[in-house]
Amino acid sequence: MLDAAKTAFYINLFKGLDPAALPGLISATRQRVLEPGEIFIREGENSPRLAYINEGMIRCYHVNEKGIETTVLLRWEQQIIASYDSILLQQPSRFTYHALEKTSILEIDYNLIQQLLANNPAFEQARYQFVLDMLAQSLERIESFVLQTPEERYLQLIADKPDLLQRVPDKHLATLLGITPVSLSRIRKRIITKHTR
Amino acid sequence: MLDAAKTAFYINLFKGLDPAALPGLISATRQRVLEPGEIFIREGENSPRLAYINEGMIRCYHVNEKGIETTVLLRWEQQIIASYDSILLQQPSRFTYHALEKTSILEIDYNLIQQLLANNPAFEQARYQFVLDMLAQSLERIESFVLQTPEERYLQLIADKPDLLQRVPDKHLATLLGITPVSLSRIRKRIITKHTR
DNA sequence: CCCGTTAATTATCTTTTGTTAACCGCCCCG
DNA sequence: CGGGGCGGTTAACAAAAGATAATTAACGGG
Repeated sequence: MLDAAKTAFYINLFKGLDPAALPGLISATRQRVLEPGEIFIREGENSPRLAYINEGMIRCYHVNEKGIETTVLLRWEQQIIASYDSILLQQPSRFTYHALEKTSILEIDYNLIQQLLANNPAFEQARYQFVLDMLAQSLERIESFVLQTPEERYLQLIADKPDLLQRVPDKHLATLLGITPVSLSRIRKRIITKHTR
Repeated sequence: MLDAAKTAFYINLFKGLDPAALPGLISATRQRVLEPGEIFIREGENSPRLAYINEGMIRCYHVNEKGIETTVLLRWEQQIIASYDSILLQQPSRFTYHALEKTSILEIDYNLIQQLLANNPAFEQARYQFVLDMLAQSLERIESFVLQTPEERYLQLIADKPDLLQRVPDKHLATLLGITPVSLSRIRKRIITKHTR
């Protein structure tokens, strides 16, 4: 049952994957459930772990010298989460990643997956495509900061993923958008009065 | 002389490249010089061209319905430039890319390079690494929008690439930072008075 | 050498956001 | 059932940014 989920995951992720690689991957993949608030990667850790989110949501946030928390990234079901400090920059994470809800993940060591799938064409392809997708998403977010107002960014965010409103406190959405919770509250008010007028 | 430059470029870019692939690549690569203001990719084009900038600078900008120009990206010597709409999203470019200075580039069709280098392990590796770098850069820029004030972003930008001040009009830097030229002018003034006080 | 163009600064006013703190509602836990 | 804590809203004020326009500075071409 559990291994079936992992098998489906890998088959799906790497179409054309050499079946011989499967057992190694599966035994290296841990299924875990994070309780709300439980930490996936802590600031300062150098943890090249990669996780596929089956269900739930993980928030990546930064704490500055004054103790102010800023949400940098939100990831949810069917997405992959990892510390980009560790994996891209080989440095300790400047952020903490924790579950906002009860979150079920498939977890694997990034270096291990690289080893196991070295020279596997299906993997090369999938890995490349995956990073391309991440890049496209990132560029889109950069665009939103350059081209849109905070209000527009907010409307776009809830249009793209409406259940964020139910699942994530507004204060996290605010800092994700680059504004303060107070400001987001005012924006919400402005939107309502615009709509009902 | 010209082919030597191209050879050096490819050898450098794809360490371990199969030499047999070189002639095809070289003949597919065009060396071009863009005059200041000359357009590399025009809004609406679906042009999967990729260029390596030998010398000079290319600006990617967006024009909204009111005719307001916003700089989305600046790329300079030793960097690669392409329309991400065309290459990542297979759609016509929403942006125009043009040279700010006399700019010398090596230009090649993205699909062609993919064909020529299919199944070339050195290429897979280089391509992956390249996209990873782009992703790291993008994430860093997102961070700057979420974690920094416009003033901090400006100081960071000129610290990272000081000659932008001489090479790029402030108004382009302003919109790149997500603010208006007037606002950047005020920020510059604030910085000076802080410093001389 | 002056004119025209463009960029940058400055001024004025409006709007938005940040900051801080008060307040309210809600939920949980003792 | 009564605090406490937390999230969201609101208020009040300060700071910053946007919009618009006028002014100044820089520069190249006739």
